[in-house]
Amino acid sequence: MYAEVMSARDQLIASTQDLLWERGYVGTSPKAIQQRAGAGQGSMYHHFAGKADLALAAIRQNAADLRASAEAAFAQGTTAVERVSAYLLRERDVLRGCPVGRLALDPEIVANPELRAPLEETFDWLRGRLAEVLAEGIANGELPADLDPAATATALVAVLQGGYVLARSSGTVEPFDQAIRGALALLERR
Amino acid sequence: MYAEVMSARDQLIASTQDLLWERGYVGTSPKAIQQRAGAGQGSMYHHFAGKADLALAAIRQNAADLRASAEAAFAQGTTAVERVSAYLLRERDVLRGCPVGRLALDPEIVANPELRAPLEETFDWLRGRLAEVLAEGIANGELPADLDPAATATALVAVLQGGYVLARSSGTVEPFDQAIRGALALLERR
DNA sequence: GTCTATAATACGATAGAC
DNA sequence: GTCTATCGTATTATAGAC
Repeated sequence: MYAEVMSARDQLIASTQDLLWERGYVGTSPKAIQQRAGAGQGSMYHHFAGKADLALAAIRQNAADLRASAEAAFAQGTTAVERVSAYLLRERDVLRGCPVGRLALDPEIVANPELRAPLEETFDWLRGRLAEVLAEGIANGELPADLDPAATATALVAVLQGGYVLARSSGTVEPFDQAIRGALALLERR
Repeated sequence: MYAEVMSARDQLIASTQDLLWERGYVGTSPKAIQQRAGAGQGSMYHHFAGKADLALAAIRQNAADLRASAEAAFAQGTTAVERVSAYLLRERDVLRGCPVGRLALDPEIVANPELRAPLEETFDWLRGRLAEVLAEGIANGELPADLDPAATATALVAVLQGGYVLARSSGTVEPFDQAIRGALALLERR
């Protein structure tokens, strides 16, 4: 993906992805998007119907990117705990937060079913994928039989999303790391 | 606290608390605050230096309110697990999210040390308070000796904050409840 | 496809009357 | 203390030329 060969349309989507991540939907203006993309208003309104339409394309791309990188992490390790750990401990720009989860706090995203749908689908997929890995661990005796895969998976995803909140509140990565460590310790010793 | 006897100043703070919770700092305009408070611009700029000054008063009040209601929950129950559960399971307006954690995703809050400070203090206090309760449980043999109280406490606070994110993404309370259930199951069976 | 011009409204704040 | 008037800028588009 070379910036020089990206079409104006793709540049606009990429810039919107960045700005939604950084400032959310409410805090992102079409003007800021255009400036970052190096495109004018005419270009933007030619390719997209407006702010919401462009945001939809960017959110879908953010969701697809997250899914791809999560899938890559799950492929690492052999045991269930190793694969879960690989996902939880993978490199992240913690203080930047999650590009998808971040949008769940935005009132105009949540109020718009079309804009919210990619968030719901992404987290449903992630929780399901993690639950599968945990279920494998239960099936082969690595994890206890009374562990609820779905509830545990949801708790682990929540630890991640909440870890971002605590890290940004404190201005450091420390609470994020501690939350992950605490959650993994609870899981591993069961 | 009767609305009829609240001063214009207190009305402005209360309205700002609501709007920050709902729309964040970036998404909240002085005009909206004034309208909700039933106060004019003159009144607002008489009592506060500007948007940031008013937001600081509202954020501090949000933090104080959260702390008070958390302390009330911790007072319930006798065993450590009961007290932790009482806090995690207390009634919440889940789809509204956390009035304090919500602000951690706002770029202008995080960029302003004065506005971020109440967030950091609130979560430091909450993690410490939870860690104390867990440490008591370890001391009296209710919880295993190898449990790290601080890391576990941070993980539990993260589950809450992340639960809000998942609930708002899905449009239902279900993922929040499931995350809490999953986390408590991991803690109780250790 | 992209440009510039224009529009109606909102933002965040200040000024000065009352 | 609160009011209205005003300010300069930003927002989210639309219109029409190129």
